[in-house]
Amino acid sequence: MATRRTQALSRDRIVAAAIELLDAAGEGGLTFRALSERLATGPGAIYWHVANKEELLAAATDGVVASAVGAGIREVALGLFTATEEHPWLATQLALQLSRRPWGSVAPRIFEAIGREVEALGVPAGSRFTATSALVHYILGAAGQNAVNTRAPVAVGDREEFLDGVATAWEALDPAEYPFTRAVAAEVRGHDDREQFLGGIELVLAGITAVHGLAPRHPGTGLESGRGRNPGPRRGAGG
Amino acid sequence: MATRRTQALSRDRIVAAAIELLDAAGEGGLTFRALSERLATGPGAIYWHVANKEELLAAATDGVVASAVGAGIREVALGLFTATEEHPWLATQLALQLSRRPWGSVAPRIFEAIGREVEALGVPAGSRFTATSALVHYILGAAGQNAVNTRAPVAVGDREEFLDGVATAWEALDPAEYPFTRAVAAEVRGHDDREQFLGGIELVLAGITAVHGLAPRHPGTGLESGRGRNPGPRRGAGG
DNA sequence: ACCTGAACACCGTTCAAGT
DNA sequence: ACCTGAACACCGTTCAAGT
Repeated sequence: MATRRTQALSRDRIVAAAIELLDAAGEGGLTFRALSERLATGPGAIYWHVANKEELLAAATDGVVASAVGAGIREVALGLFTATEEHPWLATQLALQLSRRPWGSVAPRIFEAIGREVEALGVPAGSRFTATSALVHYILGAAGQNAVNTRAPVAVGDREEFLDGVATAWEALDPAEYPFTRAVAAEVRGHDDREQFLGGIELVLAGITAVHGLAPRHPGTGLESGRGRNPGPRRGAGG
Repeated sequence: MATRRTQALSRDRIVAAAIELLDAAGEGGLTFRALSERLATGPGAIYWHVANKEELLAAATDGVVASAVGAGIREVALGLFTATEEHPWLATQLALQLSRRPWGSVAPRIFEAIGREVEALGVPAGSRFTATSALVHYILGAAGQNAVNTRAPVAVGDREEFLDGVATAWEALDPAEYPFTRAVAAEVRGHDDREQFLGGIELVLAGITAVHGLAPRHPGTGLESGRGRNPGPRRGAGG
């Protein structure tokens, strides 16, 4: 596994190695010493290609996001969701990069993909920013929750154990103070993260279409369709 | 304000000092050495009351959240939002605590307040977990975005400058690849974070009521002034 | 231009020793 | 029980010196 120094050092090779280290050992596993050992060089050499650790983490995050994000809104969302499963450290970094470096390439990439879909949905121009932001915020918040443990990669069994631990802790809460949380605690145990995540997306989309009197689009993602009330004033779906 | 050692060390005093350090100098400002200096003791003494830095950050986060969270859904959301303005480090910590320590007291506190409101809204029992999670995820994602810079406290002028920088960066993006992001870039500049945040909450709530065929509830919280009572009538879709 | 690796100024955490 | 503070095993980052 020790890489031979057949190639010269490059930013791309450094970022790739950083992603490998993060995947293998979590955020704590990425150090300049471990990185330089893996690249068969000294810690100082990395600084020729990368300004500092913050930039390195930004580049690693962007690298994963770039290859994970698809075209439509559900592809973007699911892509990010799946990516946080494969790279548990990504969730924290997503939140960090988006809030600390919105001028970077991660934020526009996500924003653009979601925004186009919002536009295609027929949301009027003046409301697109708010609607897109709401979706992006939901996706980021949910992706963040999806990261079970950013210290180390998690096996499937660990995940079940983790959820069981959460459910048990919630069930042990004070009944007087936490009636609701106790009531839903059992649902934590077996719930499907992906399904719940997609359900949330449909909820936000339903809100966007309802508020603007648009015809709800339904992708057939397994969520029961909202029947009943007709949502507000009709307005041409637009061209 | 160097604290004289009039009182004995205690967990509460340590956590309070940690919050002060975080507020004053951001996440980087909280070190056991700086903390022990402020408390007029040695770094080792802190470990008698607190297991490690992770637990200290969890306690600091919980302390702020506990005093920020109100009763209703909009009080909870606005409370968290305002708290992240006053304590910029909180946004990152919220995301971290919720994803890494959902068995802690931060997660149930937020979950409970939102969940009760979802219940009161008339959402059927089987859908409450999903609806509550969607709201919590949105709130956390949005609160995370609200943290402009977790390194140091931000003045009002800095915030405008920051938003202007983001807008400028977005306007400089490739027109072929980022048409949507470029189109909304100008809106970044002057936008009201709080208004946009509350608008997102209404969007998600509208989705929840629409999907379940419930009558949308009127918010009753003024969007323009955070603390003022007596909201004006809202535009948009009505029943 | 690119890389080396020792050195600097820090960290979180521990622990024998004190009161 | 509670506190002290030196010591340990690390960090990210720098920089004179090499190629």
